[in-house]
Amino acid sequence: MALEGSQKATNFIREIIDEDLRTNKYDGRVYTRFPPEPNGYLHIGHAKSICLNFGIARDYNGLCNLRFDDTNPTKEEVEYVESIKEDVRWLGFDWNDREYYASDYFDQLYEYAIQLIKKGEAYVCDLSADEVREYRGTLTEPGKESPYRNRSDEENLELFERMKNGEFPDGSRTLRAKIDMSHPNMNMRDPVMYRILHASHHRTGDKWCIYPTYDWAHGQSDSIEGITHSICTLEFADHRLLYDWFLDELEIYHPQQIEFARLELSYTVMSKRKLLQLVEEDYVKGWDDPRMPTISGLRRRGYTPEAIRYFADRIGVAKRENMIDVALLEDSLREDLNKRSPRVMAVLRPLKVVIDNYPDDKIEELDALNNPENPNMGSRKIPFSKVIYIEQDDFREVPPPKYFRLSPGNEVRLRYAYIIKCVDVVKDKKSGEVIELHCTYDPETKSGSSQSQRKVKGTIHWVSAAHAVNAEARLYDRLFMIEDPSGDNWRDFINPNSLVVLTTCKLEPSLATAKPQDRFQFERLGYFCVDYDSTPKRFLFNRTVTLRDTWTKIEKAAKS
RNA sequence: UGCCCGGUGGUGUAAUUGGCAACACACUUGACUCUGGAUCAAGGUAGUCGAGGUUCGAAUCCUCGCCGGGCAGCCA
Repeated sequence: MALEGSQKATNFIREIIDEDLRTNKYDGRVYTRFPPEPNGYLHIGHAKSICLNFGIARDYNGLCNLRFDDTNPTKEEVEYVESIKEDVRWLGFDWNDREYYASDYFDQLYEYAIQLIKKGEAYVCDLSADEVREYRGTLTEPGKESPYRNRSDEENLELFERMKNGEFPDGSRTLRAKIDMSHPNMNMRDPVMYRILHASHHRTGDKWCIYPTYDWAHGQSDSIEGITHSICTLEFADHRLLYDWFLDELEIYHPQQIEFARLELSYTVMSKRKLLQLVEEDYVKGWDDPRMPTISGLRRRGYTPEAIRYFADRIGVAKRENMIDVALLEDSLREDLNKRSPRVMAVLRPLKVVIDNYPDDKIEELDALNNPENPNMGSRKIPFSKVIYIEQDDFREVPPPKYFRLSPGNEVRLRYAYIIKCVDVVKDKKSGEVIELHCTYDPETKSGSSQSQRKVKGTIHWVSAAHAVNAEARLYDRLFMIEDPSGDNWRDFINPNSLVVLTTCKLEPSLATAKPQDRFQFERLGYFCVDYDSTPKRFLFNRTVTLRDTWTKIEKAAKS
């Protein structure tokens, strides 16, 4: 794929791996994992992590596991594991049979916990959640030791087993690591390893009523799988000390955790909580609404996996927080779509044009290139007749400076057809709105004919009225009006015009057979794809992204 | 106020690990064009958070500051 490999992507993580390879730290192995929690849909930020982890495995002849971090049955659901698998696969990555779950290791984790109890390094604590918080101390003050901290190993073993057997109610006890209540790193102040949760788990059912916490499960899962480089986001950096502590105390294989900065994208939100709120509060129509930064949303919008991977390569990986301009995402998309999309003519906001001097019943079949940049994509015929539609934007009764399109007395070229001249404007008597144009055409100027090489400034797209296919187009724009809508009042910045629906679009007839997810470039307008909900009766197109639009810039500049 | 992590143009990421700050996006201008697209060409924008120090030489090393972020879930 042309988009990939065009950038030699190196970063601090690859440098660490190079060094580990050089010193033979892991016998030449490179083994990563992508560990989503199945409690929501994947978004573009996860795509960065997926491309990082799977990309490293690919480039170093290593492996990357897909591992669901399913240690909290109260939040996780199978629906999410299915969507996650679909998204990772769609992005173009394959974990073969290495589909793992933290819950696969619950038995092993239980055994490990017993080992720690026997070493005197874990204990059953009867403090309530509130009490644990009080005893923990604050950022600046040390905590106090739990009164249950010095139980005998026998008592701990017995109580822990009874916890597992379901003899105690939720929240009544926990298993905690015995480390240091005055440690400057809060994670080391006797962190909870197990909590009691009488909840049934999507994989283990009712087998367990105690569940391991993230800190207790993650590192040991990495170890069991033989991961070499456990790559996670910055907020886990403080946990690395604990990650190392567990592995060292257990004296088991020790992977290394490396943290990088998560992706932030301008004009959108990335937190699962806010994404969920957008869905639940009906700002969007679902997780796969094309305005959502979710993988499923981008897919429905018409993004290609290649574009997303290319984007991931281009943004790099580092430890400083960053805010990537959506323009880079859109540029990555256009780069890909420009090469692969067949071009087609479609009129979004139709304006009727009658060509007065064109014979009433004549129909010509004109040749149009499917992609002028790639002759291999062939050509097609498009019908031309006396009555056509053009874009309302392509006519101005009073043309502004540098306006190259149609206006009274002025000429434009109809793409792949003739040069026409506007001779009359018909307006609605009440509203004064322009409802129809009368033009004449110059028969000497037919496209492809060598007779006339007459040039005009503008070329516009059109669709023959009698042959047009009706369609609905959904024009999407950024979801937020400001670059950084983080903060509590983020809802105030939701773009009210993030979706504009046009129901009277006219398409050239070749589009009649388009199927959901088919992608096209509507000439001069942008890239569009057929929506999943499209039916022959109600033909639906999503605008994936507009073409670069220098005219809008010129116009804006003129106004200011 | 404890601990951890960061600070290079408008935005990201680089800099052969101490050798005269590069690439991409964005922006501006022009060429070309039957897509105001694509393409091509040109251009502006940082002396690398600050102050000291080491050195022939510092974005890279040292010291002291300043600024931003994270951590007090039985969430991950």
